[in-house]
Amino acid sequence: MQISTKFTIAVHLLAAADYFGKDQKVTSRFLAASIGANPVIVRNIMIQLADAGMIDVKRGPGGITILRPLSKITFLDLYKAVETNSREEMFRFHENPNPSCPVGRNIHKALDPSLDKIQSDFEKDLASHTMQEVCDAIEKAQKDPSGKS
Amino acid sequence: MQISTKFTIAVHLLAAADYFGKDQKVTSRFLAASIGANPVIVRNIMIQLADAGMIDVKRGPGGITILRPLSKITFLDLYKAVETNSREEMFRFHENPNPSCPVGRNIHKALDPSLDKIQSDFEKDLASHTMQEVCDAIEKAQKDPSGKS
DNA sequence: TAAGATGTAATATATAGCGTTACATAAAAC
DNA sequence: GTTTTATGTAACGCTATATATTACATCTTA
Repeated sequence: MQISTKFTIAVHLLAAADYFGKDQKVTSRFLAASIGANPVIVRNIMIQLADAGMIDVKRGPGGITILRPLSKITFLDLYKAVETNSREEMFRFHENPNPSCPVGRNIHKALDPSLDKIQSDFEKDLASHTMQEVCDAIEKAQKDPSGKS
Repeated sequence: MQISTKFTIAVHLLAAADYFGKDQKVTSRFLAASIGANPVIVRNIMIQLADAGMIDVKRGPGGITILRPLSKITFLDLYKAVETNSREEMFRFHENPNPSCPVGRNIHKALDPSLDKIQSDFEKDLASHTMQEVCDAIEKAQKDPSGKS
């Protein structure tokens, strides 16, 4: 089980848009250079973040604008906006437990509540982190480069 | 991000081994019939659980034996035994952030602590559930079929 | 030695992630 | 209104993973 790079790319994208947005035009090519990924990858993520109402994407002149305060953009928002299977269950269940077996007949009833709880706890955890903390950490690391890269 | 069916199959496998183990020989074919999956799939999971020290698998006569009390087999144990990428990071990070960009240079330092915390919280959550609760729930559902399947 | 089960290799299919090229489309700027 | 600049998007290609299946080697008991 892994979360795709789209998630960290989305974080990077927003952090860069916040960091550079006041001074310069933030385009997919600019972002792709900072992120180290293909501009098309970046554009697709831009679309997903725009669909989720987090950013505005301009076509002609290019450039994106963040529409929400950073403290109101949680990791859960990004996860749901960007991750392919975020609308489905976190745990995939084998599809054909045998209904004529006492275990097969009851395994769903016995397992589902626990799995649902684990998933909802995970999502709560994601929701407790915001872009604000990431951008603050970047500013801090930039001013105080104590831990060399 | 999804956890493969191997996880729920492993739970089902152990639950069935516990339920039927006293009365009959629990073989891969028997388990495959209850689970509704191919015997080879089941055998491969049996191997992984045996490697993790949870069950003993006999070759000639066939059949498996659970080696640990159910209350000492957590979902985290199963997850680590069975899930392909369980030893790696939960969040995949884009690999080439630009070191000559202030954001690219510091994104790891800014993000990693949060991601590590989310992952370790998730694992703690997995560790808080055990096979005991699953087997208890199956026994209960079997005796009291109030919610029909 | 025969039987029954596991161990394991080889193969097949479907899906997802990531990358790349190419081109259509929109909007600003001159 | 044409040019420029970016975005929108389709079309491939490659790799990895999940799941299933067939076939056969191997082990162990009876």
